[in-house]
Amino acid sequence: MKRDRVTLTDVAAIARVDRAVVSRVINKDPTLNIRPETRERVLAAIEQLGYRPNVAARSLRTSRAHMFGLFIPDFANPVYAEIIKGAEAEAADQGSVLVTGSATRAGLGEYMDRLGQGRIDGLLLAGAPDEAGLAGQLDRAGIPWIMLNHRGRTVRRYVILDDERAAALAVEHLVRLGHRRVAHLAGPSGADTATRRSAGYSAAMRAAGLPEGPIVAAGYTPAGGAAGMARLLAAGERPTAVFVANVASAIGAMQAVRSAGLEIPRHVSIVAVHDLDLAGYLSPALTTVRMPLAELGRRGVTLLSVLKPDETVAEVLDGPIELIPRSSTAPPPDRS
Amino acid sequence: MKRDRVTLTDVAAIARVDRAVVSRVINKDPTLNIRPETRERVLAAIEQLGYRPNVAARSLRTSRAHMFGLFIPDFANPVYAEIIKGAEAEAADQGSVLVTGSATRAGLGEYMDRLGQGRIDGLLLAGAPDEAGLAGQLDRAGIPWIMLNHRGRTVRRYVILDDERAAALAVEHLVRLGHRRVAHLAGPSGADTATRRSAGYSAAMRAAGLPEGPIVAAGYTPAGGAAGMARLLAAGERPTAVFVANVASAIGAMQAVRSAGLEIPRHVSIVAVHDLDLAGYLSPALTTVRMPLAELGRRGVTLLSVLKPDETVAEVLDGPIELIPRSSTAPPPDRS
DNA sequence: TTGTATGCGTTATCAT
DNA sequence: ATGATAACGCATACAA
Repeated sequence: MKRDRVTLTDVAAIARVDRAVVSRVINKDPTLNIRPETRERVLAAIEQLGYRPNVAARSLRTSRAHMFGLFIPDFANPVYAEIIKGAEAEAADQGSVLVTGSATRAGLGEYMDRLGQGRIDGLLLAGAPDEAGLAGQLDRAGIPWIMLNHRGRTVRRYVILDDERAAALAVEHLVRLGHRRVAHLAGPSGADTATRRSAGYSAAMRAAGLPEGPIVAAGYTPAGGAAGMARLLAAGERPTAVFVANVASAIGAMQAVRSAGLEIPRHVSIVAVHDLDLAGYLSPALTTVRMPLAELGRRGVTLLSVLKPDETVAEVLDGPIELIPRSSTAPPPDRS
Repeated sequence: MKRDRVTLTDVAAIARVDRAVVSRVINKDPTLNIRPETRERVLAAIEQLGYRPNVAARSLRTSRAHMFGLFIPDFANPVYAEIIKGAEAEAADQGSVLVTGSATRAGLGEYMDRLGQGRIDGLLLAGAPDEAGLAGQLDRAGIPWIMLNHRGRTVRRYVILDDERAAALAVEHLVRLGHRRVAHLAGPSGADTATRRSAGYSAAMRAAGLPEGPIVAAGYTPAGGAAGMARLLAAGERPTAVFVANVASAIGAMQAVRSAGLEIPRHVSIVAVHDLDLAGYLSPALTTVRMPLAELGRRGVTLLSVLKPDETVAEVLDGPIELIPRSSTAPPPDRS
């Protein structure tokens, strides 16, 4: 078993050629004019030795890492799993690899330190990392970066999803079923996605000629959803349907409905954003709006590799958004 | 804004010192005898320029990447999310970073090609990648590797969890509640974890002096769990409790119970392996056995960095395993 | 059609 | 207590 790693020089020796030739064969240099026979010898030698280029040397020479970074808040959140999948696929298409880090352990700053200089060609920031001094730090390091699913307050370097349209789809679904009192459990007031979903809700209600039902801030957690739904149910005129800002919150909301002795969807219909696997496993199965999360990740990597250093980007991803009807929505109880 | 990246030479120039000195200061070379005043100058220069070592150059020189790889089947599976968290934390403790790849897009072979040579110091293999020629390929590349949660058929290079004990905990919980007819929905016959959980079930039943209830292979999917549970319920003497090999399968099993017009836990108790967040959101909330998944990831990285090249490892991780009681288990219906 | 020379940024050995 | 130098493996401009 070969212990020493094989280098270009080894391959060149076996192929009776210079290292430069091997290098140009590997990199498919179009200006290389080589006779087929020689190329064969090179390829054979590569195969025989099982040669694979040393990325450190290559990267040092070309100052390209062929690696993209993706920083997320938490691996356990299935929303990010989808984004990762897309980003990984696009990176692979470019012959690059994706290194993902999470804020579970420490902040972005410490992560960047561990990464060092020159390890990645660009960084995707999903969720909402602490923005303070972020742009500066990354720019000083000369690393292209883009925020995913979150608009920066100061910098225009992001791609987001069309949350307004997603919210509209949800509301329209409820309206089509006959609901007229549609309430909204909103996400955390700080979150950019939450703001956009709420805006979409309001716009859709207006478009349908309906009065905005109560809007209650519920956060993105089951506990928040439960508390929010409890308030909604205690209100004077109980809504017959609720648009919830995300699935986690909807889970809590559903529990609150049950606790109140009511049934879903018989007394209250519920629809939430993001079509996670989990949604299908709840009982009743949760009606959701599917967002192109994988496409978001994919687009991020693409932009990273085509963007000029100082170019800005403020893009609303144009991907398929669709309503996935399940068992948590139905026509309202007729009490007329 | 500085555009050119700053190198050791720049720092040395500002500090009026040689590059070698800066390097040794950074790496805390104990043999370096430097006067405090000089060290201060160096540190100040580093700070002033915002210098960060170039990993490519360093890695080329030292042939250490300060990066570990983790290959998993799918990011969407929360089990791997936990493993990733642990592995990332341990890597961080070592000043390294973790690059995770998934089989979503392609196999391990193609992933290794994209990784190239010298990018990682070691590779963790979670789940069960195609084992054919795997060991050979990695060994030839000189990359230390370890399988996580899966015993290799031929090679002894793995760390697994104590699935037998987990199964025993689950069964003991049911027996303590008074159940005597405890069935088992097993995982896929090929999966190593499934085998161990089944063995644990059998041993625990024997230890309790109870006859092995029916054992049905159900796979690790909701569909499999539903089908398996349907068979269990159709059998002559219906079990009062079922130990299910994983949560996904349990979800299907729960649906099958409801479809049969029965209630959980009134007619059938259910307990499954792995305490995923999801378990708490089901209704009824699922009783589970928590396994130290994060510890598994952490241990993997540790072993990777201490193992000698040709050393083998066959370890059952000694971490906390505990039963998390929720609402899916209760005493059996008394029909005596 | 193929070979030569140089430098990427760092670490480590040896001088001074 | 600090400086000079070589080498890691590769890509590329240029020479032959």
